[in-house]
Amino acid sequence: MPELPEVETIARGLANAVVGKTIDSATVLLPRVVAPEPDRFARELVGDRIDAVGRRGKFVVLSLASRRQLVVHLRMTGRLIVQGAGATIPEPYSNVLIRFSDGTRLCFADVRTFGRMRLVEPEDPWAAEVGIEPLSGDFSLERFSSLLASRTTPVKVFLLDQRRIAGIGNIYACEALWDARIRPARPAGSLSKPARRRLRDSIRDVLRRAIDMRGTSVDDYVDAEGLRGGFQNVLSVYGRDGESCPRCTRTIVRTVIAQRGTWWCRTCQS
DNA sequence: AGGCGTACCTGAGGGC
DNA sequence: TGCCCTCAGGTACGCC
Repeated sequence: MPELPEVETIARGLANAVVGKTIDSATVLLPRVVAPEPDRFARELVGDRIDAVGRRGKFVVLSLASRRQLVVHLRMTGRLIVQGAGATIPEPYSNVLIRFSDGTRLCFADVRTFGRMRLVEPEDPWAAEVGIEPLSGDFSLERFSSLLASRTTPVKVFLLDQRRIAGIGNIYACEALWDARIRPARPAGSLSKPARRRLRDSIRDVLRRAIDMRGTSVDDYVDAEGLRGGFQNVLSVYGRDGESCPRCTRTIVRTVIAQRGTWWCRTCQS
């Protein structure tokens, strides 16, 4: 489900809703989605306080007063939903419930149960393997070029590799490649300098515009308040096979690259 | 090292 | 109506 813009939107909503709140209790309804093991997970959280909520790649990071972090990956269909004190029924498919001392609660829900929630110690280097943040100042043309150098994998597969650049998923990979007029199957290392510059700029532009519109709700994505995003209304190619390319009017196609649906224009992406 | 296929899950939607 | 197939915003793992 969520890629960088959706995770950013969720994190901002959560920051508004839960920062400063103290955890009264935690209930694990599906043991395999948490770490450490459920009893310890629940016990350790009690009495701790949410100090901040942020994002790293596609991870939502809740920083606790104990300096530990609650690190959440939503995978395909995970949701983090805050409910008011009056709520009686948890968000459907809830796997973890975290209750706060003011009566509100945070539901970690996931139909497909791929999402994970991990309580990590202050010194845990979990983010070391996560790639560069594409919206940070570090994501320069030079840095992007060195990451791409000599890679033979299709540039679209490269964009999805979270160890290189963090936060891009299938929707924004397709959209950024279309915006930069680059064919998704091109070997990553084969891009000219102008193409690399276009792609870097397109990645940043597409992600920023999507954040401004609170993400893309193709199917079931909602933010922490349960609200849908708006970027699905302005997608150029994703999911639009058979429709007309917004730039050249030729027909958008869907092909498969690395087992993932890939939408692009054969005419203006080369 | 890196690239590829498969596994993990449930539900929605299309074809027949 | 219902059955069967494919597909889905993601990553981890094992194999070559």
